[in-house]
Amino acid sequence: MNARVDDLDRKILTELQADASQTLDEIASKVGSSKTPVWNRIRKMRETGVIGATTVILDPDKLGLEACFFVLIRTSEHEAEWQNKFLETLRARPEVLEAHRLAGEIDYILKVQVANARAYDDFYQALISEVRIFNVTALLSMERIKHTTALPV
Amino acid sequence: MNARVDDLDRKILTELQADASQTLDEIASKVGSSKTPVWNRIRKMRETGVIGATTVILDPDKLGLEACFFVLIRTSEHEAEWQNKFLETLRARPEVLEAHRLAGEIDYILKVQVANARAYDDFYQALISEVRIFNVTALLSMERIKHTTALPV
DNA sequence: GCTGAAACGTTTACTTG
DNA sequence: CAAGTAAACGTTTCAGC
Repeated sequence: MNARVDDLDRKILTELQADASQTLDEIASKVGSSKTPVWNRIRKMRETGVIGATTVILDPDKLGLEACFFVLIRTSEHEAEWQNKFLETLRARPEVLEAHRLAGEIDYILKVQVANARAYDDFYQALISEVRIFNVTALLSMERIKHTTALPV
Repeated sequence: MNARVDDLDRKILTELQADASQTLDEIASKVGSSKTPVWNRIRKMRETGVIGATTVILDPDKLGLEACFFVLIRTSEHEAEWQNKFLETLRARPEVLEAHRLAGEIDYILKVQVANARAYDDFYQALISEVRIFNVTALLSMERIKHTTALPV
């Protein structure tokens, strides 16, 4: 399930990740090609799913979402029913930006972006009232040192 | 530093986060307004930095980046010089997608996206050879349950 | 601050080298 | 497989309300 992507494709992806609002002509000249081949490659990568959504990056602070928590979760439940309920809860909560099931002692990690500690506690209370959780550790971010959506292509 | 954003602005942001390649007409009709006011609001939000870069979301699996690690770091060093070196190292490494300085016992958390465990180890060895680190725990993601760049506006 | 329309630029598809 | 081209479409600006 690993798409064939050549060197020119990678250059195009780098440009799109840096700024997807560039015109085809700009991208073409930066990657050393011309409009038509660049356009065809982008279309193909969209079709194969290498390129997904085009989106816009917002500033959380300017929108009053000043608190970012990483939440480490251990649970004693490992049944399918419990897991489904847990996943549904996470997917339904827009403040959960990321959720991963982990290998090892800690079962899940969440990234939660909220207005303040109070808003995090509201989320936390809602979560533990919906699903049984054994142990939760919340790590509060003091400073976002680096933040990128750009994969190393 | 908290921008004034009204209800119509929030609707526009929701649309842009969902799909920034929509035309102004599409966005305008979805949010119940028309082209010009939507365009003026988008421009203002770009100027004030509420809206940042337009980008494209790539599929890490399709690009062969199949391993995602969350790295918990404790250090005994808290001098400015050490910290600068550490930050520079992280910023220079494209596999580090996210890095936060934390409150509490754990000093830093990183999100690292690489091809495989071997590539993670290369990163880890490079990191500890460049800066003194007291304790590192790597959490390997088995499954990405949720992943969004969309903030809850 | 909105509407509508006109000017301008970009995308897309197709034809040709 | 690339370049050129032209029609379709989208964006941006501006005058009038």
